[in-house]
Amino acid sequence: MDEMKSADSYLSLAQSYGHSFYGALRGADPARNYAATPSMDFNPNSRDSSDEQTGDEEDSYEQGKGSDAKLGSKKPKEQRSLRLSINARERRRMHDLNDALDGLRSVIPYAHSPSVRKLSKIATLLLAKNYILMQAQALEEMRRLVAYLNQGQNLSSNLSSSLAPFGQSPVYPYPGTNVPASPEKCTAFPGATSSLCKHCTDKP
DNA sequence: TAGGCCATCTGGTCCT
DNA sequence: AGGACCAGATGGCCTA
Repeated sequence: MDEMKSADSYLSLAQSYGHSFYGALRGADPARNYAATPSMDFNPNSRDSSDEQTGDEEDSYEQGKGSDAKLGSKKPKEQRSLRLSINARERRRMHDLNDALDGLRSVIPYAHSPSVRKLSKIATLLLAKNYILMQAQALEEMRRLVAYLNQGQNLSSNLSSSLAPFGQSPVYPYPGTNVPASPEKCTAFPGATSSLCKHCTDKP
């Protein structure tokens, strides 16, 4: 039952990455976002304009000492200019990557709040992966349920009236499992049914 | 203070 | 040749 394990692990990530996930009421760390190193004057509020003129003027790149193969045949000034350009491109690329991660964070369910620290990169990816697996499993459950209901409709009315309740039928969509029949909505994850959700099933 | 997380720089590699 | 992508190194910030 890898799927169930995945659904569980989706939720148990909160334990693995506890301080980053649902707790840590210490507030986001705005100063950290795209924070420039002391050697730079990168301005997080003006990303586009800053890309081509960060504080590399006094960065660690030593003029004339660059060993970059691409820079080897250029004059020191050109080398430095090219190096700055490459740095800016890489910075922009990483910012785009972080934007994408922010987009991912915005669509996976966890406590979005200014008072809760945002997910780390690795936590975001792991949570997203497990959320996808959980959603796929929920979809499969719904498909089975629909198939089950359709099958019931095709039977005669007296036969259908004698069908066991969902979850106790021999054709219950979870062969080999005894998942409780509770297709009601999950309170934590609206896309899922509560039988998939540890958050719900653990409730007293 | 150690460890986690992050942003940035850098050089290498691959692709167009 | 130039750009994209990647991984290693480095240093800063924050938390337990």
